[in-house]
Amino acid sequence: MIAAVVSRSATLPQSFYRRSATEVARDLLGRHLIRKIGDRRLVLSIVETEAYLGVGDRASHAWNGRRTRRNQVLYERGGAAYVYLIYGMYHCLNAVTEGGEEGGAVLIRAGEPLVGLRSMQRRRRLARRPRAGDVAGGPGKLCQALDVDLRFNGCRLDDAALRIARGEPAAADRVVSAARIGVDYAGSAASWPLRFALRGNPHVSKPLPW
DNA sequence: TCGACGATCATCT
DNA sequence: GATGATCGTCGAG
Repeated sequence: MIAAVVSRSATLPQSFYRRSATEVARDLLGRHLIRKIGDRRLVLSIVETEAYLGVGDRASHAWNGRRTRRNQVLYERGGAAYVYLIYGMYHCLNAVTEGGEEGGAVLIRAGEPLVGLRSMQRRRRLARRPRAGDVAGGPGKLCQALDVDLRFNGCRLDDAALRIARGEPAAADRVVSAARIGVDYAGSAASWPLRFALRGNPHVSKPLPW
């Protein structure tokens, strides 16, 4: 029993991320995102992700090889966190993938609270009985619940303060895919089925087509 | 329950 | 000067 718990909390190695963004996006479902604040621990099970393929993906911040101060982390080796501010008030957390040339990353869009629910509710300024998805059902909500902001940009995801652990990896038949959210500007790339979620999970950011 | 809308600012052009 | 990988609120039905 203890061995099982240890196994679930074992940090994913950096090699986990040195694969295509699409592979990593699927494989991150069911993994545990663990945030340590002081001696408190917050744990989410990842239930929704999106792959951004990098230089060849119009929806990606690395589209066409663009390099800016904001996105430079995308060109580091896989395994780092890419965090950016969106709409002036929310943050988005990504895992950088592959080896550093491609600019690929995986946006962590939603999580199911496992440990520290009350603390997350407080950070989200929620009432006593939140509905599924209120706490971390969206990239901005997730970062707010876990107190993730620009401080973590460039940090590796095996850091004590923010890491991703083995968790309960999802079986292939429990994973559904759909077009990504909020990338209408990206032409044909907008319809690529690079959004992944656990089938039927109520904590996702927006309903899936099935 | 749903669609429209505006907040707000680091970063980019 | 413009923009955005979002979210909460508000009004209509």
